[in-house]
Amino acid sequence: MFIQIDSQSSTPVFEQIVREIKSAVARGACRPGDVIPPVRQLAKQLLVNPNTVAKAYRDLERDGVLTTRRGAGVFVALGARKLCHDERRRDLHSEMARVIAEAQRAGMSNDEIARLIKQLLNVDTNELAIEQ
Amino acid sequence: MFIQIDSQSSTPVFEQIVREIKSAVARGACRPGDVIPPVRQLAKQLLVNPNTVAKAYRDLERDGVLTTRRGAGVFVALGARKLCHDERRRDLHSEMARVIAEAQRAGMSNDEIARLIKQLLNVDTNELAIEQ
Amino acid sequence: MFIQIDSQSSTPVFEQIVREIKSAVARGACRPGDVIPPVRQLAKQLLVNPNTVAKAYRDLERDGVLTTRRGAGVFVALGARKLCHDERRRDLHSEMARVIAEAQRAGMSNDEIARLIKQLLNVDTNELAIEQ
Amino acid sequence: MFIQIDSQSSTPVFEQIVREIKSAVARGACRPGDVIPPVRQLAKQLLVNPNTVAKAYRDLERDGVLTTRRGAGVFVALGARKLCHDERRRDLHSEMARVIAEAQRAGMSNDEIARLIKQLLNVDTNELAIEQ
DNA sequence: GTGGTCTAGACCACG
DNA sequence: GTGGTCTAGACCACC
Repeated sequence: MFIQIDSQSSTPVFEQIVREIKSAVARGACRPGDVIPPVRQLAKQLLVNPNTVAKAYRDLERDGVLTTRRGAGVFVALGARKLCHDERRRDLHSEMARVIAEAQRAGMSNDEIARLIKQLLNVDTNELAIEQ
Repeated sequence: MFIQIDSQSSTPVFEQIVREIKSAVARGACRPGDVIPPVRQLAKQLLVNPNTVAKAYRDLERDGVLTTRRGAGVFVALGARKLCHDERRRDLHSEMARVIAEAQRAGMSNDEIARLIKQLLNVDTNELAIEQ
Repeated sequence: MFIQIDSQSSTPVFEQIVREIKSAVARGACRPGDVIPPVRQLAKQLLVNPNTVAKAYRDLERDGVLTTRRGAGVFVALGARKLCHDERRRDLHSEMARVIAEAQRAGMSNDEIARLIKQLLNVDTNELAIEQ
Repeated sequence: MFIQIDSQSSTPVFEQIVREIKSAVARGACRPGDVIPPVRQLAKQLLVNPNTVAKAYRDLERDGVLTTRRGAGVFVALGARKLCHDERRRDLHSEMARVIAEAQRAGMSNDEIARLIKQLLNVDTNELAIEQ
């Protein structure tokens, strides 16, 4: 379970944890039925207050991503995979729409936007290639 | 000077004011040397406490967008246009890069991303066409 | 953290706090990573409204001297030492240049200025010697 | 009567006017008995509110630098030359002492300070030479 | 009239 | 507990 937290970011730590776990489930790094690290252990690992991790787990349970079995631990819920996958698609879609609308409002033509995106796609691909 | 504030939004009111004014300067609605509405007047107009507007103006002054002439009022600074314009470009660029990186991390291929973007561009164009 | 505030001074209290903290960082009394007293505590200590201290901290954060970790407190930023040190040198330099330019404009020869400075250096040294 | 005003400066405009006139009297550019430009004329020349100039003249009259003869205008007072000259010397002296004390408090040795001053004296001399 | 500073006190999110 | 935001209202300097 590799989770990256940026304590400087303006998005709350508990929200970062929620996102990271949802992302891990969405891409199959955590499968339904898998055990999730206990609150205290993850808190220690991330150098974060246990209450923060607990709040993240609570939110994830409310969203149906995790289930707690008393005495046994916290597990990835059964329908979680599809849930997270769909949610991420939805989020991506709306975020892209928002950014594009912003660019258009700022006066960029569709051609400019397309060109910029193409450029970014290549850059990112190269960076990924280097990382491999 | 038309400024829209959403008091329900989670982003602070004073930040919304900052953004709106930067946006107005970036698109040329306010030109360097122009007077900005006095703190109390804008506060009354937005149904907001004067201190909140003052905080926004203070931030804008620190960013070099506004300059205050004591007793006379607040004015758009000389280099403000370029400043705001560049900042907006930079923000747009980094936001796009972030969204694209997220999409790639989620397993979307470059082709899928490009197709989605093309689709969104058309949608937005049509919406704009309808609005006209 | 010893901070002296002169509530009679014409320079605003929050600016005095900013200066004092920058000075403490510059001379190494506060090191990067150190905790800064909480807003309310320092406010109580200085007999000042918490908002005033908060304003000072806000400015210091914008200047890169402090960083806030939500819910945890305020800390001296990593690059703060060099930042404050350099700024102080720069300020001193420009102030000296200004005073000397004024003296020359007032018709003092370089020799006169040099003699006066030498005299002042000795006076200050003696005063320091007495204090020890 | 050449007066330079910096409307951006943090020192009030009326104070800048006071200083400039005292400086002119101190260096003999205005001699006792000379007429000073009327409030409205100077205000127009400096692109400043007449009230601001009026306040400056009031302060200068209070300090014994100017005298108003009703219907005739404003004049440099008789003892003004010595007054301004002495005051400037006093100000220069105390400012130098303050700057030097600051430098010492910042940890600069007397040698360092002396070297820096020597350097600044040369720079300023050269700059003046270029301007001539 | 203008903005700047400060106080007092409230509410909220975060850890 | 921490800081962040906002309100209400006061006082001041400057123009």
